[in-house]
Amino acid sequence: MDTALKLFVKNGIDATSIRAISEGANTAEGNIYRHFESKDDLAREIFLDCAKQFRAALEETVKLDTDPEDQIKALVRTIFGFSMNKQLEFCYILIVHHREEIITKDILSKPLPKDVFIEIINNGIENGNFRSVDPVLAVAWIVGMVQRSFIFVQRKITSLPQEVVVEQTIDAVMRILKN
Amino acid sequence: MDTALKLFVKNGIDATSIRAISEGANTAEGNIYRHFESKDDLAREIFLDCAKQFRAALEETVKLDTDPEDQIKALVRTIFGFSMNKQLEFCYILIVHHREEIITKDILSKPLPKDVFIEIINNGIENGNFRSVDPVLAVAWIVGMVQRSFIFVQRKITSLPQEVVVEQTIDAVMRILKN
Amino acid sequence: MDTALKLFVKNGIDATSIRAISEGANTAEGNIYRHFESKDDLAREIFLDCAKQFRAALEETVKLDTDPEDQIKALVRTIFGFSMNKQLEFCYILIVHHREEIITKDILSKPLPKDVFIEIINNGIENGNFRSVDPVLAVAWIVGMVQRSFIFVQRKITSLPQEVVVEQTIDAVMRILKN
Amino acid sequence: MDTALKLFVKNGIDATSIRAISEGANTAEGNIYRHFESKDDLAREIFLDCAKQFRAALEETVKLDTDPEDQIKALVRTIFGFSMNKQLEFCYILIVHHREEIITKDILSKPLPKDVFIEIINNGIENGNFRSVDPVLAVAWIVGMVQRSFIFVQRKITSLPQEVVVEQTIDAVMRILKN
DNA sequence: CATGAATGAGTTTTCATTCAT
DNA sequence: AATGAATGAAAACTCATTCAT
Repeated sequence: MDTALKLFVKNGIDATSIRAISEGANTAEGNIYRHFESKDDLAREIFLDCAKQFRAALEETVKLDTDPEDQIKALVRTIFGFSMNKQLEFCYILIVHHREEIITKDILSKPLPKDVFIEIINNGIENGNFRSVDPVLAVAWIVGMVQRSFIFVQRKITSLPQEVVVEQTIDAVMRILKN
Repeated sequence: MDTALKLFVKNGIDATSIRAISEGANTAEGNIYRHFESKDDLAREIFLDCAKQFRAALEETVKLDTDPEDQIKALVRTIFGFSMNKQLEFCYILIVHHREEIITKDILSKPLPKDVFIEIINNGIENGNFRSVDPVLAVAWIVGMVQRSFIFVQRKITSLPQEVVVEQTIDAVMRILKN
Repeated sequence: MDTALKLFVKNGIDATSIRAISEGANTAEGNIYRHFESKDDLAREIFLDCAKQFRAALEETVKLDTDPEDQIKALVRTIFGFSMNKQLEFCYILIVHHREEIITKDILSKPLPKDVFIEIINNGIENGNFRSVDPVLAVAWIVGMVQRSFIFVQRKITSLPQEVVVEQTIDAVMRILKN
Repeated sequence: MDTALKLFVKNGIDATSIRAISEGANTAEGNIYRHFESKDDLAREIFLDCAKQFRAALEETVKLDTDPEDQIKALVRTIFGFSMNKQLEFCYILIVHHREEIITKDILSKPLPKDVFIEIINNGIENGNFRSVDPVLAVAWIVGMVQRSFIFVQRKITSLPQEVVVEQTIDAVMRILKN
């Protein structure tokens, strides 16, 4: 799974052959099929693993604060943190999450990270922390901002240091949410 | 190229065979190779075409205003408009723009859409329209917000009507840029 | 199809690889898939071809006589004739006709050779040519006798010349059918 | 062996993997190789077992009568009986008996069921019970009739009850053998 | 110019068999 | 004796690309 994750992110899933994975993992092609039903199944298991880690990080984060504003800030920080510490896992989630052959509908039936955000934003609006905004749309903005910022950092399109990007993005998110 | 665009967006480039394209276009496989050197070349030509349309729309927009604030607003409106009117083209750009076998470096050497934004934001900061913010980072935010909002609308994750999403997103962008 | 037929009969369908067929036919493996969807499809097309020939021979035969007794005799003679002149085709029909992955139900919905027999035997019983016997069962007997006799001749289990086997089998069939 | 027999008859030998057998038998793949040299060896042992049972039933039957006519009748009855009581074993014999990789020549050197028939028919001809007919050919007819009738019953091509089929087939056999 | 058959290398997948535990 | 992971050869099938017509 480690080797596959590495190759999937580097070259894309379609361009990664089972042979390449087996060679990278110092095992035989056939052996991969003892552990995974198919290439799609392997890709799915890796996703499940990555998603689990990501979700755990987010849930852990939410618990630490009670104030919606702090929660959102912490959440954004966590996502950036995850995207740097678990770069492969984060990229893989971005790559694979909309491929329906791999991420079947039953898998996506679980509550998604965006649902965590929505709940907090709703709380924040009720408590008067945030202005009245469509929470779903707000999540779209936040997720988009974070994701794109991460890509700009990763591809060195901006030369700003990581921490500055994080802090500024958090600031920008707050400008959007607060009155 | 029309057929290929349709299939590339629907099933992905790798999962689309030359055969499928030729059948969809009511022509023979060999004939495609008369017009394009390879499948990658076909994908590239389609990208060039889509990118040209997109760029033209953006450039057209910028000319109409001189005030940076109005320009940014118009730009966001244009991107949303393009994403709805030219959905296939917009999706295709998103799908293909980071695939290096297809979008070779010489292609990306031309000024990109984001450069249009950067220039305007720089102007805006100089003129005191916008707060002092890293323009590259700001573009990352704006592009991310717009792109993600478009996806949320397209996949019906939000039920807000298109125009509301556009206006609210423009408002949010302004909150980020202005003091 | 000729090569495949030869190899299927000689070694069995499962033990015949597409590669072996392509080599025997002096073509490339991939080319076989241009003409047939799958190995099963190839096997099916060959069956359809063989069955068509067999059916044509039987139908031709039935037309030549009107007397049920003569018709049955001619039919048996035809089957033996077909089994010798079109040995591969006949063997292939025997090999493949009960493999459901290949001979799908819709194929078998057409009237089968046994139906030709049943009709004639029914006629014969009505006209008083044959004793009162269950026609379906009678066909089972006749088909079984002919098929097994053919195998005994082919595998040289009996040393009787072909024509003697035919005539004696016809005689035996008549003993079963007539009073 | 039980599991293998079941799967071999149901799906065919080639389409049955050692893995499927081991799973069906609640044991490990490797363990099968502790008891059988190879898959072919397993198939052979099963055949030997089935053939032994079949032969025993036939030999038992022959002993009970001395009159050739009664012996043939009893034999046919026994085959039908075996085919119903030991359906898997009977089908397996039909499936495998002509596969030379499995049923090697040394195995077939033992006297075969058909030899039992031949001897009795020869006796019957000498004693004047049967008309003068080639005994080998007669066996071909009888075996073919019985086998095909069994198939017609098993596949429900005829709706006649089993006992009627048996009695009528015996009657038909007698018509062939007697003057 | 257009066609589509042909090529052949590459892909996913299967499976009998081996072997360390 | 039993297990089941590992092997590797071979199978079915795909497809970008070529080329004779």
